[in-house]
Amino acid sequence: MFIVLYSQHGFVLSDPKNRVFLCSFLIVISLVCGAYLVGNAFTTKEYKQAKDTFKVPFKSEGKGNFRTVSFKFKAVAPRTRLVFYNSFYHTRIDDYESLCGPVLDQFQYFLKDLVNYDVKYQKQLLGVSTSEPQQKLRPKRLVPLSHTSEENIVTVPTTKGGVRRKHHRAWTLVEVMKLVDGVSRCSAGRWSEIKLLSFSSHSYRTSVDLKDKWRNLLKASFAQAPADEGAFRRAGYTEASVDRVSPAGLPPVSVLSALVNDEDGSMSSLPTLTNLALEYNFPIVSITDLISSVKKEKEDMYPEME
DNA sequence: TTTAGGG
DNA sequence: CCCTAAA
Repeated sequence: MFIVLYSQHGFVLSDPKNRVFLCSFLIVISLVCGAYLVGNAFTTKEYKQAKDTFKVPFKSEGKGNFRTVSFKFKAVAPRTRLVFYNSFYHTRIDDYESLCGPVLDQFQYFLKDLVNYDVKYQKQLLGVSTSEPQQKLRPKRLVPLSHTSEENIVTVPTTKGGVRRKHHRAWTLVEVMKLVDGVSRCSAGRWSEIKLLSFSSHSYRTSVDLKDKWRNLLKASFAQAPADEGAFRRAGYTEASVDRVSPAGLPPVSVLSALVNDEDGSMSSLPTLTNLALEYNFPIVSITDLISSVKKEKEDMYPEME
């Protein structure tokens, strides 16, 4: 069975002994639904252990490439949840309901000790198979987590030693689009208003949920940009125009046009444009301004990142 | 009650 | 997603 990964998908592992496991999976990022995909799948353990993540950088060539991945983790709780998360959705242009994403397949986990044992065992016995260890070594299949309702409540230990219930419901693409639409007409911050306008039918999404999701989307939009010089690899007009709308949570689409002179069709000079701006009272922004403004936004969001 | 932020 | 200080 394979899983098309959009938003996130979790598995629950029960191990009262909190042992160390080795996990492996296959990730395919290809032409699912005919869309070009950028993979950003990673796994994480539940909640406060979210720092313990395992990223799988993978860029699709649209040719059905895949790679296998394995990593080690410790079942720190009797119930450990493994989550595969992908923050970037893709849809068919002609069908917004069709979600596209990285494909996970052949997901399995082994008890680490048994894996080591397996290597030694096979080296020593050169393929002489005994059914006994093979039996132990058979990888376990994890039970997929229901995305829909009550089963998705997990108890989380608090710092004070108590427990609380964490109810999880994955955001659908449609919901994300409604959110983006709501923010674009009401502006961010007016969450209760957006809730009323766009989410009155979704009883489980509170205004606070909308706020949280928007914060995450914003963070994801920054994370998507290359680390070095930001998205302004060339400081080009095309890059600049697109990278202005992405942080706003809008699709990376913009209209780029040039002002030309009546006489010969040549591009208007800056002095000409400045006069025009003064006459009609519109602002002029340079690409340099855009770069520094984006840098400032990043600094405001991530003060620790220089 | 609603928001903004930290957890 | 939860919790809570502030407004």
